[in-house]
Amino acid sequence: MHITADDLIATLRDKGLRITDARRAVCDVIASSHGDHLDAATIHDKAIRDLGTDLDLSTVYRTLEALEEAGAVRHAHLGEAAVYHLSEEQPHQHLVCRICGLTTALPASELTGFLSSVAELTGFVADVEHFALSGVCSECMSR
Amino acid sequence: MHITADDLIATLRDKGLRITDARRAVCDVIASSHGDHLDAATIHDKAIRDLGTDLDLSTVYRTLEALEEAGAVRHAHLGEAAVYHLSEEQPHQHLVCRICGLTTALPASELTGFLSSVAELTGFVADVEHFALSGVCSECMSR
DNA sequence: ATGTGTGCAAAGCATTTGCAGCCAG
DNA sequence: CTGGCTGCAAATGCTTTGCACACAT
Repeated sequence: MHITADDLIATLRDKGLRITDARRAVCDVIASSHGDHLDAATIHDKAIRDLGTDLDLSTVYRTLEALEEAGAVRHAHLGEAAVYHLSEEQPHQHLVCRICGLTTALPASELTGFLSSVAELTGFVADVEHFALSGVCSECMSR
Repeated sequence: MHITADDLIATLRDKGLRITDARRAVCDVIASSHGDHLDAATIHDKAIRDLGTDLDLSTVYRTLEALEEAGAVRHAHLGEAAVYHLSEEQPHQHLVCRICGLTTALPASELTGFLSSVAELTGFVADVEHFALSGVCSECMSR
C-alpha cells in the first residue's frame, strides 16, 4: 500500500525527532506526490501554496535529509537539482533526452538482467535510481 | 590513434576560432591526460603548473565548451564537478561507490547488450558516459 | 584594423551552515 | 524547562556572464 504522510511522520518520531509543522508539511507533500520526483524548491513551493505552511527552504533540505537517513526517502539526480521520492517506489531507470529534456522511465524488468550481470562481474551493487541515463529519445532521433 | 593537442587546435581553427595560448594549453592538457577524466579546476591547475600558462578558470570553461561544440570533447557527471574527456575514447560506464567514492569502469561488452535492448524497447539511444552508475562496490559491500 | 578572446569580478544555482530565538517534549 | 528545530542570512562549490581591454587574424 501507499506510504502516507503519517507513516513518514511516524518514521521521524521513531528516530527520536520532534514533529513540527514544517516537517509535517514536507511529509505531506512527498506522500501526496506519489510517483512524482520533486526537487527541494518544488516541495517548498507546494508546502506554502497547497498547505499554507510557511517554512524555509533550508528546513525542507534538513527534513529531507532526516527522511533519507531514516530510509523513507531517496534522492536522484535527473538534471540540475536533486529530486526526492519515496523509497518504496519500484526501481526504475530514468531516461532523460538531452535534446528535448523529456524524461521517460525504463521498466524494471529490463534492468534486472543488466544489473545482476554487473553485480556478477564486478561485485558492484548499482543503484539505478540515483542517476538518470542521458541520451536522445526516439522522437528527437528521427529529426 | 591518439588525438593530439594539435588535432584539437585544428578542430578549433576549423570552427573559425582563433588560436591563443590559453586554448593551446587546455588542448594540451586534455590531449595528454589521455584516458583520465579531468574537471575544469584540474585542467586549470595543470595548465598553470605543468605548462606555465596563466589562464583564467572561466577561459577553461569557455574553451571546453568550444571543444565540446566541435564534438572533440565530451563531459560527464561522476560526482560534484563535471569531468571532461576526449570523445574518441571508447564508451565505458563508470561505477562510483557511494561509500568509499572509488570509481571503477564497466567493460563495454556488458553495456552493449543492455543498451541495444533499451534502444529496441524504447527507441532511446543512451549515452552511458554522461552519468555514472551509483552504488556500492564489492569492498564496501562486504563490510 | 576589428571583433574575438581574455582576465577580472560579480552574479547564478543548488545546497549547506552558523546563529540566536522559539517551541515540542 | 531545555535542547532540538526553525528562519534568516551568509557562505559554499561549481559554473556562467558582463565588461573593458588585449591580441589573433
